[in-house]
Amino acid sequence: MLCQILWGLLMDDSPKTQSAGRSSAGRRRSGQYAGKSASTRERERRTRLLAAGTRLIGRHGFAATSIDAICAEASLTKRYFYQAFEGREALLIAAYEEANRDFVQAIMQAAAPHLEDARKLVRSGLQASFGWVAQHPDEARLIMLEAIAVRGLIGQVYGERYDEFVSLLVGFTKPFLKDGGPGDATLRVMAKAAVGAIMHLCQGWIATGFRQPTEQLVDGMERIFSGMAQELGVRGWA
Amino acid sequence: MLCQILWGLLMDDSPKTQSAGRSSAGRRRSGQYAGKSASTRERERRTRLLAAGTRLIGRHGFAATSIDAICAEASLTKRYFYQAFEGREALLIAAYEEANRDFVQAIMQAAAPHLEDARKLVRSGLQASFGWVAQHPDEARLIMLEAIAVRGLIGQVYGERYDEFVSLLVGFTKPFLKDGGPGDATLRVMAKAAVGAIMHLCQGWIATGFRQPTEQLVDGMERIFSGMAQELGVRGWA
DNA sequence: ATAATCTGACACGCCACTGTGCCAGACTTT
DNA sequence: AAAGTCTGGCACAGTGGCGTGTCAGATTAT
Repeated sequence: MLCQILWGLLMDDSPKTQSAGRSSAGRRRSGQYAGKSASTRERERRTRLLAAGTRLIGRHGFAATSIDAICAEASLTKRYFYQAFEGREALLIAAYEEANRDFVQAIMQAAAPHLEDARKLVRSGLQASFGWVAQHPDEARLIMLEAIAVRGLIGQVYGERYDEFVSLLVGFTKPFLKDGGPGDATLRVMAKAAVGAIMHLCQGWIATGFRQPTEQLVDGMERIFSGMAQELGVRGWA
Repeated sequence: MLCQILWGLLMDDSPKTQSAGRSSAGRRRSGQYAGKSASTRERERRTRLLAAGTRLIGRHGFAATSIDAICAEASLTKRYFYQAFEGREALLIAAYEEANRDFVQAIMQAAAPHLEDARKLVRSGLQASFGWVAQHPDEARLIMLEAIAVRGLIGQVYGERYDEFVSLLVGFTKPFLKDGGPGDATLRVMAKAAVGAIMHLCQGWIATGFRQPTEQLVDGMERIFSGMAQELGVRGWA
């Protein structure tokens, strides 16, 4: 069960959200153009728009990013935008999904080698988290600041999407607990709170121009996880 | 030192941000109208606009709230809006300041009677936090979701404004520590993280319609604080 | 009473963005 | 070569909010 979730997060078997692309259903044409099939071209354009949108939103904010600007940044015209996305918010959501997947994958990859050693697991995970943010400031700003206020997205994220990540954290720690620890509800709240702590630190870090050294952030969060481990009575921690 | 900050937060000696109100400098008039002085009327209008803005932003989001709508909600005309605020964002910032002050005060008032007993202090503070959110959904949504993406505000908040609250938390815990505990930098990071954990839980709580019972949230956060206390070696905790 | 101010309502020009339509030229198939 | 499709650029009307201006009626001081 736990392995399935982990595998899913690592392998990116997401549904390749391409729903908005209306297949252009040409009748007697194979759709080849410039040596590429129609679907390939569509996908490439979508990718370029997504990258351009992420860059602009991350840099100037969602409110200040118009569809025209995104198209200019991607060197494409509005026609292709509406071919790939329902509207501005749809692009934001897609960009969120992609960046978030990348973020989680970075953490997973860093943590995967240390599944046996809880201490190393925590530290590597934290370093990967803050490291990713520093290396992807635009994406980080998008998923940690800009996407927060989007109604439809935020409900989903906090309600459902999140659950797999929380389940993963709970799944990681539960085997280490003596008598099963507190109830699942409390455990899940603690996991969410831990994620929130990291995200909040990242928000402040981003908003103040990454001035604080990464080490301080990692150290602080490590001590909080350490405290949680003690509180929960994780085997072989104290 | 600590007392000064606490007192400041409790007593609301804030600068009564009224900078935007241009005194109308009538020459030969006392400014009485409808039995009230000019400045009183101005303040009342500002208050009504602020309340209307908070309500609308909290309910429909900042992006969906126009100046016209705010004026309609407040039963005032645009003229008065621009008399009181520079623009839409200025109102949001003012609303944020006010709501946040109210939030912090609620926590302080609940925690104040238990300054000696760390356990009670934590629990009462947490109950007050989540309680305030549940009782002020519009204000909570504004300060926890809508205001996050506003550039000017967010930099200030995370960079400076925040520091007094963090200092307060650090000041609360430091006397309880044995050998001074970790460095101040780490301590501050931990305090910020704790605040972030609470805010994140609130965000999720708001976004999913307050479905989860308050008790679960309080319990989970209490255990995290408990872990931090153990980790830091707070006197008389374990 | 008269002049001066304040109030609330409306109207206007302005601007930026949206979403769609059109078209000439590049490219591919038959 | 001819017919058909794809591309990218532009133009257009429509929309909605913004910020300012005007003005009659209410209220107050002289």
